[in-house]
Amino acid sequence: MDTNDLAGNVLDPNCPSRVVFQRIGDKWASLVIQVLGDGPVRFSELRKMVNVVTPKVLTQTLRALERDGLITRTVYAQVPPRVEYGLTDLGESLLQPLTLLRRWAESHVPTILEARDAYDDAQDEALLGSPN
Amino acid sequence: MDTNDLAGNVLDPNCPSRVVFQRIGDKWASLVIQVLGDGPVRFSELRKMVNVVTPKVLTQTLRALERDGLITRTVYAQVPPRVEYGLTDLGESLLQPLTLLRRWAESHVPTILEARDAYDDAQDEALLGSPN
DNA sequence: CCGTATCCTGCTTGATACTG
DNA sequence: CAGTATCAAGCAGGATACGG
Repeated sequence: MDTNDLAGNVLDPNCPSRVVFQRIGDKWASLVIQVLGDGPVRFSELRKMVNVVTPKVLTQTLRALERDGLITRTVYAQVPPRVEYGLTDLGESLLQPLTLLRRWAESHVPTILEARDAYDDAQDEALLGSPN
Repeated sequence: MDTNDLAGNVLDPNCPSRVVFQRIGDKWASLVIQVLGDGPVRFSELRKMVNVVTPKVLTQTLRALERDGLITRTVYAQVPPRVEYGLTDLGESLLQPLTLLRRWAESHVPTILEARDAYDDAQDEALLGSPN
């Protein structure tokens, strides 16, 4: 039944849909996904590209994404070891909404920053006006 | 200059673009925005719709969104007090990418959940296979 | 090279109680 | 009605060091 209980879904913080939003908001997950959009990357490469994240945190991020079926982890039986991460089809399909969001972000962030300044200034003035 | 340093931007966790991603991932912010998409709502209504969030947390969320210029806060000088929250133009413009993301979420969440089960099962078996 | 183990800190979330 | 104040708890993120 395709009732419009979509709204009801979104409002429920326990709704599984929220796992996606949480991934997006995750500090590294969305970055990793977008990096992998250009093709498979090794662990150490990923570390460098994603601006020196500690191995523990990167591993956590990667495992979570792998568990969600968004990325693949391929181990090559070599010495020294070599592990490559890449997007699954599911992961690739996320690329588009992600890119759209990124474009929105990049074009509107200046406005947001201005709004913040204005808001903070207004707060300061209000405090000066009634210090007591 | 519209070089393709977009990639460079995304990889920088300090890039202001990330504030948007953080709002999306915020537990309540994206919910509030989508609720307000249907028109202005009062504080108490918001509390009920968004599944009993504590007033403190809701206020925090609302203030942050207001500071970012995404929502407006209108106080009606009445007794009892009445405060309505609504989307700004900026906030409305966020609705579209947000909806797209939500649609992706709702259509792919089952797959993600399956992937998780499969992953967890594989982990369990691996542990059973080599308990030592 | 690719991680894991341990410890630690700050922020987010929440419960509870109170005010204009 | 629409918040604020205070306190407490959990957990994501990180520094550092070590292992396969």
